[in-house]
Amino acid sequence: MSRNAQRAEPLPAPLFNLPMTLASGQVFHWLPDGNGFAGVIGDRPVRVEQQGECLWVTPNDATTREEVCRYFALDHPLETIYATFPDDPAMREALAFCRGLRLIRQPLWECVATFITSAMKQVKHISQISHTLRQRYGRPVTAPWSGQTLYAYPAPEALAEQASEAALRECGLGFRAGKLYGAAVAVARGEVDLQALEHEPDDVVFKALCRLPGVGPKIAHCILLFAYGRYAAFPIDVWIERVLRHHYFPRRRKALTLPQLQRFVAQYFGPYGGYAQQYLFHHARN
DNA sequence: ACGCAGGCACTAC
DNA sequence: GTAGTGCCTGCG
Repeated sequence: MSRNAQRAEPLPAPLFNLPMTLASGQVFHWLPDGNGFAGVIGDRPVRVEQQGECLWVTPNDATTREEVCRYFALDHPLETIYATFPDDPAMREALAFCRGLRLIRQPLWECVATFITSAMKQVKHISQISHTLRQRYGRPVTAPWSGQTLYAYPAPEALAEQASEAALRECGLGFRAGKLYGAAVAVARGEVDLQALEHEPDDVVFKALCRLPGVGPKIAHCILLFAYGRYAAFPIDVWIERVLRHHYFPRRRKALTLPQLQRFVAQYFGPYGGYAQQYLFHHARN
């Protein structure tokens, strides 16, 4: 295939639902742009638009296409993953509703920071905070298709050196300001090496992440799932907890504790429990 | 009987 | 959601 022919073509994206993937509470900075979405992957401005099983990417160079493919996990074998899901009514319904929803591969720090700011917040507010942080501390990049300025997520060093807990409060973080600032400082100092953790087993990564201020079990599992590609990780928030109790432990006298639920989901949902969780989560919220 | 581990509720952030 | 506080319970 000639270079020109390839550049003119959209990315094949069978069994993919872009709007649903972007609306499922994984990432919070993409903005609607015509019939597509505009955002930043790492520090690369990108516009994506889905038409059937095709994904139109702008700019459409080889590197960007590769980044988009990786970011949206177009290589995940969804049918194979679905085959590992337990066969029960709740899971069947969620799967029917969410087909094509993919687990995005997020940059490490961006994921850590975003989820620290997400504690007890609505999607709308998380999104607003993300944009404010980007505008004030992130690197500006120009979108080649429109000339508009977009912003990369601020690096931990940028927050540690240019911001302060007080300054972050001004971004609408509330009590999360101290947590995010503390985490940025810890990562900037190398007290927690996010990159190096990629080679460690799940439990080691989990414990290391929990050392960061503002990161507890739920957020650590989100980071494991959305940034480290540990698909057995199963974040349990109030929505999922409700789903689990309702569908798997109906009218049970004494409620199960979080650790008990965590043990249950680990063995019941298996190696792609995180995928199952995301489907149950998104379905429950819609 | 006394005391420390850890399970659990409560609350400020 | 996280994290620090304080009380209750159980085993030794």
